[in-house]
Amino acid sequence: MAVTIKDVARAARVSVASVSRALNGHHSMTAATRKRILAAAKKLRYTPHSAARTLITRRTQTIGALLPDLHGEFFSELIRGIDLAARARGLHLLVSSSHGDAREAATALRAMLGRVDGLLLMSPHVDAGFLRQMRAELPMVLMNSPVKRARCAILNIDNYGGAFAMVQHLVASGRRRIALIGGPDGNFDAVERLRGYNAAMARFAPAIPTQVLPGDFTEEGGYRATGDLVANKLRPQAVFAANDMMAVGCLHALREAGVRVPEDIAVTGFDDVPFARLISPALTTVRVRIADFGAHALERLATMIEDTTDAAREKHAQLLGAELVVRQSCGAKELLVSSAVA
Amino acid sequence: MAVTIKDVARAARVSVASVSRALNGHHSMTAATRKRILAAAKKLRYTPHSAARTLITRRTQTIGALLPDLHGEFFSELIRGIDLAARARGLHLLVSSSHGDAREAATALRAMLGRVDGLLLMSPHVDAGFLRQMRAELPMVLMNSPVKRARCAILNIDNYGGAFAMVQHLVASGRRRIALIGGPDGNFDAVERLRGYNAAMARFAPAIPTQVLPGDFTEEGGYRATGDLVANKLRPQAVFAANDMMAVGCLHALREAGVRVPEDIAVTGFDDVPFARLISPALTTVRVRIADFGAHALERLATMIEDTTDAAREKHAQLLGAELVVRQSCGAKELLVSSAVA
DNA sequence: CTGAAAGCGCTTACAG
DNA sequence: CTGAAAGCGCTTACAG
Repeated sequence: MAVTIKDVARAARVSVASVSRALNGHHSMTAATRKRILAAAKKLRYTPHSAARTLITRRTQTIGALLPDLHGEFFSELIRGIDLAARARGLHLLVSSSHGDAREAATALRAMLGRVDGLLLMSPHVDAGFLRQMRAELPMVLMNSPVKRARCAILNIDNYGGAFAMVQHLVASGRRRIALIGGPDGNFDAVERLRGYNAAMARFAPAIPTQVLPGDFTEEGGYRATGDLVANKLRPQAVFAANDMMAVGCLHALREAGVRVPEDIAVTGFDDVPFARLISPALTTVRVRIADFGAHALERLATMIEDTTDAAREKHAQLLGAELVVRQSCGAKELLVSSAVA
Repeated sequence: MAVTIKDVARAARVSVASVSRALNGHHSMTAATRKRILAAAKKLRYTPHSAARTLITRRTQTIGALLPDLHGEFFSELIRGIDLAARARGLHLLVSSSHGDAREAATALRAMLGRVDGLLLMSPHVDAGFLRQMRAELPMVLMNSPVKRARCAILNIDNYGGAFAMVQHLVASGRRRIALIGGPDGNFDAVERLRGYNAAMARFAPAIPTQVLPGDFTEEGGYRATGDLVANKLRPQAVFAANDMMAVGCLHALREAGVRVPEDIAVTGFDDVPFARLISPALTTVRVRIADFGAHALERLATMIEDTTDAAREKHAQLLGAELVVRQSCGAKELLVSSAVA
């Protein structure tokens, strides 16, 4: 990192201003000088000092991603998608993950200020109040956030549409009494999936009462909820677990109770985690294209950064599609249906 | 970001030099001035401009992580561990993942130069030649790398010890004819696991010939290898798949062939991916503490950055322990054994 | 087309 | 203990 723009200028016998212009592709210069400068830069293996450039251009060429403490596959896919899209645009990626509470998230966010040109924000702690307090002038994209009408863009997964499609599918394959094992209170994904379930039930099985069991997104929670179901002989024709882990717990409980899946009852999940197709019976579930989700969010942020005017009207919320993945656990023929496309 | 050190100086009626000293905790100043300065900074919500600071201190307070295209759980755990350790030290984390080839990795690395104080490098493309070409003066920690005697620190997972412990366990529980389904050619993890298998067989079952089947770390590969085994009636007492995915394929193939696990044959894996305990029979495997691996690597890098002299003698390779996780698929009683500790 | 100069926001010897 | 000044490496009006 010892070679600076001065060295290049000296080698090419021009001013540093000309070196800067040549390297940044300004056109007002003779082809000969430009060539000489570029050659000198190459020969000296010159790399501009990014801090110096940032200091004057006010651009870091870096975007920040503030992420919650996510479980495996989802998190890695998300970063992969973001990273791919960022690299394609020549942007760097500063990440910060696992924030237990709002204070930690705020600290992490503040630490990023000045180091990034924009922010991808995904955190259960990021709500309207949080954002108001931050009052950062930075372009931001909220991912999977419950916040409405924020001053920044929002990109959500279509949890509602995915759950809706699942219920529709179950009804179409002959199951009308469908119970839902819900997610944790206040969890945005859980709330949206519940909304989708309720809406689809009202639409496709209006005569049937809905049946919602409390859950918490853990295997144990799915096991417990199903145990209650079996004990009370409230046997629905299908159990829709709001995520795959709970569906696994549900399957265990049913096996112990001697209830056959899918003959006696259908079981479905949400997420399509890697093991969903490995367990038996293979799990019917809803898949989210997570890498696309990340890439999409980055594209949107990049657009906001580049074009302030365009960004202004981009501030409505967008949804990213989820698709039904039909396997053995629901007893229907396999097929794959998109719920929506962003 | 509009408020600068000048504004604080003006508000506190001192020079910018004094503001800088107060904020950086220099001691040569009266408590009164310091207090006045700190109060002014707080009131104005002053945050030092990191680029300006970097330009002069030559420190970015950021470390870079160059990672391969990893599968889910491993990658996310790794980043989680790195991020946690980095945050504890007030360091930022710049990540770049999924590099298909050596050229992409080189480009990514070069792009990070000047933006980071040190580098965590984990990539199948990072070999001795690659490093020589880079000749970066940056502190680096190679993670899970086959490179020997590099000028930088190396931190590896104890694949050898884990595989060794697995074979030892199988022999101890009465299985002597143990076949290994290997990983892809040239894969460092695979090579080390094979070494561990060979060494343990030589040690604990010296009279028994080793039996290594080609594999590729995919479920399909495990299925194929096991198919050959069954077709040729070369029935060992145990199959040790070099990763969990292949063990899953192996279990499928055995089920199809009507071979019972663990009664007729033991099956074990490596990695302890989340579904390992969910399939049936639950898989005996080797677990690696991935988050610790990441945190450890970061600590080591931070030490190198802070203390150049100490770093010099830290350059030997270190191993991070793997532990045996015994479940149903090997037919032994459950227990958990550490293979080694870093 | 090209250069001299100012300035981005900081830190740090150097004086006093 | 405190300040004036130089300088980190770049970019960009402003002249010519």
